[in-house]
Amino acid sequence: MLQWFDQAGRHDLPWQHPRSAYRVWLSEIMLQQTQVSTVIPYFERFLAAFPNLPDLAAATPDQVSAQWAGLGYYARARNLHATARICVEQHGGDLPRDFDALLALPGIGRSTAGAILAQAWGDRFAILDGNVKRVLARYHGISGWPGTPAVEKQLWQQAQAHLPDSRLADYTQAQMDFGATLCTRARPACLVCVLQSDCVAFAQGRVDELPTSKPGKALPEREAIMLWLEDEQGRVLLQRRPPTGIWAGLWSLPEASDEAAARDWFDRHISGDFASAQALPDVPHVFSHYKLRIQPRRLSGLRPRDRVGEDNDLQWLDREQLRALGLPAPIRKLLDR
DNA sequence: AATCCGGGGAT
DNA sequence: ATCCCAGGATT
Repeated sequence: MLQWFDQAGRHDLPWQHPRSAYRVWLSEIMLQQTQVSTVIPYFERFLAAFPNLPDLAAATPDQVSAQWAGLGYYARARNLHATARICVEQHGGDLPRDFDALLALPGIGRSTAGAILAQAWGDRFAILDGNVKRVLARYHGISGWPGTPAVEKQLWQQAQAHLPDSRLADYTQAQMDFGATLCTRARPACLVCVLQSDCVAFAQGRVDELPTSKPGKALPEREAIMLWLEDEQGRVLLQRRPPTGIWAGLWSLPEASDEAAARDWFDRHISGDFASAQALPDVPHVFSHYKLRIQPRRLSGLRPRDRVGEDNDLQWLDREQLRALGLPAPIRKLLDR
């Protein structure tokens, strides 16, 4: 990791030159849940307004607030200011070089305390931010959403276990750079990754599914039967959906809420034997407000009843016409198989 | 264990 | 539109 960092890490971030506890602390607070590119201009303006910790402590809440405006999570600014004043009163005007003392300050948790000690002083403490969580979850093949205590505990354990004996500031920065630029959330650069040979997720082909994403609210589940009906020329029967509701006005496969309704619809529109329909594997689809389990039924070599040809909302279409159409994604996916 | 805080980037 | 981001505090 250190070797990779020397060659490919970020060495020119504003808080790296010069490196001081105050600047590291300020950057760590600003970077909580906020991306580097967003923070940089705020960091520079803030530092110009309050060059050192006593300056910040002496400022009014309004002055601090003015510098923070636009960054979000405004409790961070209030805590920052409060911490500056505590440091002036209790720690001689600087941040304490002590884990528990840092942890006791408002706005500083376990990861930020570790980051300050490692970056400012080279002390041997682990961090666990979004980058480190992602790298460790993949490297060790740790499943489960990192927001749960059990998973977070494992990740902290690994973060602690990997700590080197020297170059802690560089190592800390290396992990974050690694996660931010190489082991990224989407499309990580596994092919050039120096950890590839030992990465469990890579070996198991699970890179894309780790770390496990946050579980969304449980969506209600509905099911629908969709009829994939082909005539003797291989044309597919499509039905225009009602003007309101899901996929309003789009062409889709004829749909029924259950098996009986499907048979009933089939017998009214098609001449053929519905009992010989082939059940294809379910196609799951997620909307914003519910999950739909599509149960496809396929029949081919059908002969349409006369009425079908006259119905404006019901049409037999060949492959080429289908491609030009604009089907709902799961329907297109189903027909493309 | 869940929820809140928040603007913004990436997809 | 959705997920996530150098998390921590509160409930």
